[in-house]
Amino acid sequence: MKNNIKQLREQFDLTQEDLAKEIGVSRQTIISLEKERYSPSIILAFKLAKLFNCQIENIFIYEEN
Amino acid sequence: MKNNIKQLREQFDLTQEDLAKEIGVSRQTIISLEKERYSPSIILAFKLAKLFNCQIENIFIYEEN
DNA sequence: ATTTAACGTAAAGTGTACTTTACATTAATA
DNA sequence: TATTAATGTAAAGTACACTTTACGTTAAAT
Repeated sequence: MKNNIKQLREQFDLTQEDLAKEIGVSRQTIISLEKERYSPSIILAFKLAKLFNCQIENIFIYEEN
Repeated sequence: MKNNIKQLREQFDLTQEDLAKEIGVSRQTIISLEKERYSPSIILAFKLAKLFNCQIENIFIYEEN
């Protein structure tokens, strides 16, 4: 599961901590997501999509298998 | 988190077990999702979207708070 | 040279998505 | 009425998303 969180976050001029607070998760969660250490819950994906004003599919790129 | 899984599954003429096998989860997972007992991982959401040939946002309806 | 903001790592703990097993219920069909 | 397919419930276990804490690194600003 790839994602554009870092680029989007920078486009919106947010620090990792800003973003974490905006969507109500820890900074660690943002770091781990940007480093693609795990894929998020769908709830977190929806929160990011809402904040970045786009579709989940524009943030996360699903790779089969 | 609401969803249309049951309706979509029936449109595609699949049993819960069929659907479970198609996307590689247990039947219990399908039951729990249809009963909206929990919200899925984004990976599961992507698998469903692919199978049903639509966007995640067309299957799952995010309600804030 | 020191401080500070932003980013990063590591590791242990908690909550929850998902599995597994076993059994109950309903409706259709022989 | 007995069988079978599909759906459901309950409960214990496993995997992993996410938190918390504590500390390290880098670059910019004072």
